[in-house]
Amino acid sequence: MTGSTTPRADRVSYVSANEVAERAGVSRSAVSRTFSGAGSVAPATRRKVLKAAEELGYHANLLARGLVGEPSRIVCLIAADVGQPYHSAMIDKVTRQLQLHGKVAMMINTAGDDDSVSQALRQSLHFRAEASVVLSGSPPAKLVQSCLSNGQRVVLVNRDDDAEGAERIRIDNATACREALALLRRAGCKRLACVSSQARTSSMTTRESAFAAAAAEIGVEIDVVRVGPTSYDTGQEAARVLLGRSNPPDGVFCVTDLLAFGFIDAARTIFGVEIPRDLCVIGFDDVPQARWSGYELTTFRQPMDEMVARIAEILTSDTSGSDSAFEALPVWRKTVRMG
Amino acid sequence: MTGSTTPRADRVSYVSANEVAERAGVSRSAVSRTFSGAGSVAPATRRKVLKAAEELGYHANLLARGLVGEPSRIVCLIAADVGQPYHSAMIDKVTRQLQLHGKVAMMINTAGDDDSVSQALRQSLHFRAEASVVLSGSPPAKLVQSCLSNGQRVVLVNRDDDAEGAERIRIDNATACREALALLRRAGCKRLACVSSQARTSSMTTRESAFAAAAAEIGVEIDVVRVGPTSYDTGQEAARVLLGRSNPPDGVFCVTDLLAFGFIDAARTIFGVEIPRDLCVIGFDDVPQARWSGYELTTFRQPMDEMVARIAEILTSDTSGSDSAFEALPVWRKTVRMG
DNA sequence: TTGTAAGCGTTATCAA
DNA sequence: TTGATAACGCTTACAA
Repeated sequence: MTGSTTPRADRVSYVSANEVAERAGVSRSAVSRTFSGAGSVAPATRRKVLKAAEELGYHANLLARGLVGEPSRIVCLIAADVGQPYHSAMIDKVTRQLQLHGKVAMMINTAGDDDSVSQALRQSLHFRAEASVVLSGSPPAKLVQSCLSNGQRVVLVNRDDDAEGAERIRIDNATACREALALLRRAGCKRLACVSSQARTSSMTTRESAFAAAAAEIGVEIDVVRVGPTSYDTGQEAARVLLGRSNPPDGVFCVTDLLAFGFIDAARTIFGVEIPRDLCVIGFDDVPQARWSGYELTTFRQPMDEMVARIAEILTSDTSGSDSAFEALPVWRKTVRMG
Repeated sequence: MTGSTTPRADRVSYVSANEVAERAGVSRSAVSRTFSGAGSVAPATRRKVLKAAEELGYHANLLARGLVGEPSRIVCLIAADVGQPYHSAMIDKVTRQLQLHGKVAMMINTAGDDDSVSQALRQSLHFRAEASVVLSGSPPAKLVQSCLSNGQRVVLVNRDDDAEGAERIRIDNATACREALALLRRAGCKRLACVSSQARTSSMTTRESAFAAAAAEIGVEIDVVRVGPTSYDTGQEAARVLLGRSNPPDGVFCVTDLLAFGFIDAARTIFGVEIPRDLCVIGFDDVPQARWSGYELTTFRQPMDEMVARIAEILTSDTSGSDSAFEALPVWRKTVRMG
């Protein structure tokens, strides 16, 4: 790295409504009224105020506005693994949707463990956020209560929590996973396996157990491998483990697209298997890469737009303890033979 | 979607330092001192305050604190295309780094056009952010001035701007792109092309022109194709155009990894070319997918950790108009033949 | 339609 | 070490 700097100009403080008022020759309240939209103000005064504000470079202080009791317009977004496709897609949509509703996202990047989620929720409280949207980790019920009792909205996305009074948004993993099994069976797969993650989030565990349960019902036994976190590398490692066996599976359900990509790549590169001829693979989430022609992954699509729309709805409505479930729909691409 | 809700409990307002003081039997100032860390407070008082705060569920109001002149701890992050690998990786690192320094990111998702960047910067002003970090779009110099003159830091990441007084972080695209050309030549490529994007951001244009200039210097002519935005699909379309010609290129520089992925997939799927035997491809950014074994893309790595560290340094230092350039280093993988 | 004045939850200053 | 008191920038009765 190369660089250059020059000494910094002195910090100047923001211009206040008072100064604008003075310059415009009106009262502070007139300024307030022009910018907040409440109350009435004569067109002439309004013009004077606007002119003065422009000249002075005035920007209303939302912090102060929030202090008086107005909603802060801040919504806290609590997420981990922001770099991963699923999370970043979600964040993209949520932030946009919030802005559409005149709110702004305060993003807190947690490590995913419950302690940092607690910290995040505390930040949310400190900044008097109107709401907290939890995309990762599972916050302690007590802290959620604290947010709730302070008038915050708390939206839990795909988390399994006992937090009373929080709003829940989740996709119906169980149904989708049963369907995954059916898809593989219909494709004629005999030896089934499930590639999961060591991360014990509710999505991971319910997907894996629903798949296993569905298999048990029809009397077939499946392997479940968990060799690392929810990542591409873990998918690869799982392929090494499963396909290295004397009796490798011919149908694999990966609880996440990312795992599936790793699995597919290792299967092709290391074991030379052809997909879907020798091996069928199903993923989950339908991240953008799933449609790349290097994969064309058959997977399940989370109706993200609808979920995000529902979040916005919750934030602007007046209910509590709502519970919305969304269906994940299969996206047929090319990693499973047609039945 | 299915759902259920119950009517919502009444909004209760936050507990204030006053209430804590009352319950603890001390003054408001004692409470302030306990939580702000400034001034001295007797251990016994401190205990009483902490106890009362705990019982009441007190959370210091950072909005009010910011009002008195304390830094707001808010840093505005202005980005577009948050779902794309490069951007999300950056956001992941920046948010984490900010939190390490006790700050919090307010994320503004812009459409990338200058008007929404202006809006974003205005938000930043409204919330009295300590700084704005611009990852997308190019803000009007005048607005940057406004931020600056209000005591904000403005950090421009990989943007080409005339904004006086802002801090600049950029990678040296030109050098890397000359090297990309050298790599392809050394691999024996004769017919060279550059796949770029219709997005005219400074990164896109300088990468493309530096590559072209380097080629011109040694007297070789190159094709430049721009058939869409910076996306996977555009990469595919570029492959259709370039490889469909009677005299297709055998060495291609894609100004972005995402373009390269699309290009590679289309080259393999549609034209059946083998990489790197028939065709060498180079990308730029080294996003996580570049190391996936389906691609193993030779590309240039932006030293993101160092760039982000530099951002943090800027936010906590006291200079203005600094300009830091970082080198992008080649990452040899398998889409270019060894020379 | 306008201005005056009170109040929001902090921190900083100053006396005690 | 403590507690009053005065800001900070805004909104909102209430009065003019």
